Amino acid sequence: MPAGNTQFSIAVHLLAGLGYLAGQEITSGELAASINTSPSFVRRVLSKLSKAGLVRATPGKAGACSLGRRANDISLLEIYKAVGASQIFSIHAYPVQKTCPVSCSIKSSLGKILDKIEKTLEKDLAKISLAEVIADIKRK
Amino acid sequence: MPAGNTQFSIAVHLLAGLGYLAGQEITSGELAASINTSPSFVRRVLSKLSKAGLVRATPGKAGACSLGRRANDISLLEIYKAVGASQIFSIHAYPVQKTCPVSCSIKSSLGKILDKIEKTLEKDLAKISLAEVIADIKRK
DNA sequence: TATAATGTTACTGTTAAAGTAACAATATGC
DNA sequence: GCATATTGTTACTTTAACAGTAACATTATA
Repeated sequence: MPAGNTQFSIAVHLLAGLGYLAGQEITSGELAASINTSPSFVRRVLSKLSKAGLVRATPGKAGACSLGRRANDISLLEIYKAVGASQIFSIHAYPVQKTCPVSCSIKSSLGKILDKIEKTLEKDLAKISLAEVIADIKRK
Repeated sequence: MPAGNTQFSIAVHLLAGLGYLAGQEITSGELAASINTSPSFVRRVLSKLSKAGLVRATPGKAGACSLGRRANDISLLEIYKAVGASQIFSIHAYPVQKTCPVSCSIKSSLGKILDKIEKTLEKDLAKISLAEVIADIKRK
């Protein structure tokens, strides 16, 4: 269980599970058991998804979770953003050395390039819907 | 400072510096001063770049570093790989819950998709050369 | 009102990476 | 040859993000 964007893959897992049930409700405890982790952690991720509207959760006794929207209308990008995945590229934050032209402009020059690449990646993520993931799971 | 692919941006910074000098040699100590960090750290990154052939370093007294290849022939992807940047997406490694179909196939289903996206990103990185970064720096 | 769920917060442990220092290897020049 | 200044490597320390956990607040149901 290393570093990285594990939360993103967990979120997809959770949502795929919810989508698999096609509207049927399920509790965070059951989901946690399915993923093999603690209910607390699942709830924390679910909470983010809930705020993003991807999950509909009803509190109180007999509360439960279900997909907040049709799986067709949920893109991987939305999931990615919902869990607040960190930036792919991060630029070092050393203080600028004024006498060095590279030091002075590397941040803006490289940043511009990386932003564009990140945008492309987001566009790719936006193209893929949760429904595709679920379909692939059902295929097996 | 925090986590992330800082080494990648540092590597680009170093290489841009070397490219900016157009063949002129420079020591790791001077580079470190320019980046505002310790020579040790710079050397560790330089060492990786050197092994990848992106930097030519001569050891011994009066040793120094220079660009190993023309900036035009160095892509950001090479730099990215040279510093051994971690995978962008990582999938959670919980044990599979055999009774859950989602748990059983999420890893392969999602993995397939993310691999494809990562490939696209690499293709984008491959398109950009160090020379472009340097040109942008000189423009200012 | 008891209960069972979500939602939130705070705490702990673990891990990866930054940062540092020390040392080995190497070549130069006297 | 020997002192020296560099690269190259290794080991250690520190730091920060995140997984993981537990406890508690909130909410609605019966």
